[in-house]
Amino acid sequence: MFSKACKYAIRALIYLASRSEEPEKTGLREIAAEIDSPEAFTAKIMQILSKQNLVNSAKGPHGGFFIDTHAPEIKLIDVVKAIDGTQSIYGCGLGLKSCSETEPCPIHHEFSAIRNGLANLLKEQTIQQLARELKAGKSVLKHHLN
Amino acid sequence: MFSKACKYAIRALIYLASRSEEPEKTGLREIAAEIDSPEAFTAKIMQILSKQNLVNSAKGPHGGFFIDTHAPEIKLIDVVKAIDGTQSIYGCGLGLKSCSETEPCPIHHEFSAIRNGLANLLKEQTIQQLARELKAGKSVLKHHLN
DNA sequence: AGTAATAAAGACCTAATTATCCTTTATTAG
DNA sequence: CTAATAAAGGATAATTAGGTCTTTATTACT
Ligand code: FES
Ligand code: FES
Repeated sequence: MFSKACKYAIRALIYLASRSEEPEKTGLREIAAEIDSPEAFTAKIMQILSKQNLVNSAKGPHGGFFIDTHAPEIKLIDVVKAIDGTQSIYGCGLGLKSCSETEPCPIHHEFSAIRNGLANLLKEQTIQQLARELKAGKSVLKHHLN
Repeated sequence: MFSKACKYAIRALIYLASRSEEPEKTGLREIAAEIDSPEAFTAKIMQILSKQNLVNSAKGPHGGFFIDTHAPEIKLIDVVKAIDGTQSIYGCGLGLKSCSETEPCPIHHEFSAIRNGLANLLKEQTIQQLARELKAGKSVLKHHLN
């Protein structure tokens, strides 16, 4: 569905948002530990998110990543587009060159309904909203099994 | 969503089914041409489908692939499972080790609804049914743009 | 000024997926 | 029996995704 990078990105952002009233920034190491992702790879992803202005960063001691609490909330679709591009959301389910209403693939009708449902979910849900539910203990960002 | 191999597999099977009242078998070359897929790669995929008994094959002159018209119709989910496995259908949308109702990821609730919709689609739709719509001119298996 | 902490950037590596090629085996027509 | 045909199978190449490492830039604290 989404690439691993994209999944890590969403988890990282939700974690960041979940502690964004803290004035302290959050370091890479902590993020990776809390979402159970490979540190160096997560760094790459954070770089992309930072360049796309989905997250802010500060170098140096006590530096780290943070989300601007005054900026508008981040929609999931913005994250997916930044990491995976649009093809994953709007492409044909059977791999035709494009999804087309006039030259539809055999599953177009049913599939596009589902895909639109997914796209709507991504447009409606925000990182911050999911972060609030996380803080309320309604969800988790990793499974510890050992 | 699905791997390329899986998309080719579904397209190939639909094409095969669409001409399965023809007693003649269909060669690899024709299949690949009709669904616009790389020939050798398609051969590999057909091998898998053949081993999983989703398709039959015959060697030699006038050989090729065919679908047993007396066997029960092939559900899309059987194809997806054969090529991509089950994780793509049942895994957590944010990449947690497993999708769990009791330890849900932040998007579990909304996402699993959509994923179940997709799973239902795959369970309900059959290759043969889609092939009939293809023959009725309601859909296409490739786009020619040149 | 000097040092430690931290993200940014780029080079690099590894694994999986996608794709091609070539040889072997089975089948059929003649 | 032979030649032609077509799938099966194995080896390998190319591409993409996933992941690591090293160096550089920036900042805070002494
Ligand atoms: S054409 Fe395949 S999903 Fe729309
Ligand atoms: S736990 Fe993530 S989708 Fe169910």
